[in-house]
Amino acid sequence: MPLRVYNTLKKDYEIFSPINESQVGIYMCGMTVQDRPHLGHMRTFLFGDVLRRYLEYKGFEITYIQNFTDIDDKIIEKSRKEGIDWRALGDKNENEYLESAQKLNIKPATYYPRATQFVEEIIEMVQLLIEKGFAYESGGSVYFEVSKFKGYGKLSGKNLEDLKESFRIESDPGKKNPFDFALWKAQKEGEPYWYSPWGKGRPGWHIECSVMSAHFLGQPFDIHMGGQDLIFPHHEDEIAQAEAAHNVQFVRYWIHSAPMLLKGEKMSKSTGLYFAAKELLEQYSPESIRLFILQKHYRSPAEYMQEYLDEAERALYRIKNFLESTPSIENGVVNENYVEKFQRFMDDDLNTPAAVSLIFDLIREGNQKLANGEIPTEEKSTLLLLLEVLGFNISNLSTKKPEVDLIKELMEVILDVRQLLRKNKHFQLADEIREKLEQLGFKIKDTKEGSVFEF
RNA sequence: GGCGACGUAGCCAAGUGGCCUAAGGCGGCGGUUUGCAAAACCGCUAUUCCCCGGUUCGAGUCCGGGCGUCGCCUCCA
Repeated sequence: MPLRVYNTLKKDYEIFSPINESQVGIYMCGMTVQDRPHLGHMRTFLFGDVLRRYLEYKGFEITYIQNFTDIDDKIIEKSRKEGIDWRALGDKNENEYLESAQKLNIKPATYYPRATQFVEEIIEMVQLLIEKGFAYESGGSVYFEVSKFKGYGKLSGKNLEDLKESFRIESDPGKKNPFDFALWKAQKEGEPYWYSPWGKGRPGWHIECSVMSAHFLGQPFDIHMGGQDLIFPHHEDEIAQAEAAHNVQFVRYWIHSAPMLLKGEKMSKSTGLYFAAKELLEQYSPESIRLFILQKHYRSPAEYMQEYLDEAERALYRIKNFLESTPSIENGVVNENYVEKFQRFMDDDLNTPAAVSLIFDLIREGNQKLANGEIPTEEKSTLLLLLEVLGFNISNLSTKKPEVDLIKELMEVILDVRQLLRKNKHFQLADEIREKLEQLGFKIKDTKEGSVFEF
């Protein structure tokens, strides 16, 4: 069965068919590392992870590129304000992203290119655009001349006339047209810089993605993903420069995920309205966050409230409970009926909420079998397959604590009881417990502060 | 102002012309289990899909209008 996805470029569903038969290139527009990753980012990247896993499940080999844009106005501004080096700021946020992604069981990208590693190639591309007449230099900066690229607006559905009317921001005096965008920015006093044919400066936003995606995946490549908020201007501009420079289509399928909302507003770094991924992961299990996100379709804006994660946590508990109440199995036979439904839902523009509903259907059927004294091996092995493809970390889906923790907690209980016995002068029983524990290898010491043990 | 998305049970949320007398989760209610509880499990929980018209043999699903919410229009995942 073919996968059908919504392609922003066509504003319609399309059957996905990659350039190469068995190999798919995906470019996920990653973070500009000016700030900490929040739940909204995680929604986008977690969805990318599910698309990737599903394509892998369907037998494709995936090259997955996710960039870090590590030089830009905001990074410079913010590092100044915080009084730290711009590279240190970027590294910090990048690491925080990587740690959160790992906890969320998001598969690592094949490569994580950074803008600053591609300055040479960026300069080459800017030169090419000048040579081809699509870009011009002005005061040490280089701008892409939007009116020269006739397809401008094809992704976002905007046209230059409409844009002119809606123009709200004061234009840079060096630009011919207010919508011309910087390919290269001249250095201002005290800013980081690289040498270029136009003097000291740094890459503009947008150009790094065109360069790095083509570097790893070629042009055209299959899938470019990111948040809907990147459609304009970021992705529109990527298309313009890439297609102007190389004269071939840039990307075949553009897949955009909807924003995470908080109190009815988009969760955003700039408004300060966001929940950092790191803190959320300290409060909630990664699987409950994944479940919460997958229970909504990726193209619908999703409101965030703490109680939604509480709900997901409770729902997750049902999954854990079922997995634990059934014997472990290996290579069990799966229920083809369920697998077929699962594929049908996922093939329909990644309908993860429908796919997740199958998880609970399986659990209900499995529990019914358990109640009748049967062992639901088929339900369990099917469930494990679905959980795997949806990216749940199966080994985390256990309510069982690590044994070390468990032993400590058990000992605490035993020692508390024993303390009570000693207090009430039941020394014989207390001593007996101590001896029995010693036989098991636990050495008990009764100190003034209470009892401690060694193992 | 321009472009776009959406409005389904108490809440979250699938469903895009007939298997919908509308999935799934949370909550609520009833039951099984239990010394009692908790937990767990099972069952029930929208005659109806924002409102008003229209198309059609047939509409939550298509079209027009209205009301409301949200996103984008060079900070953005």
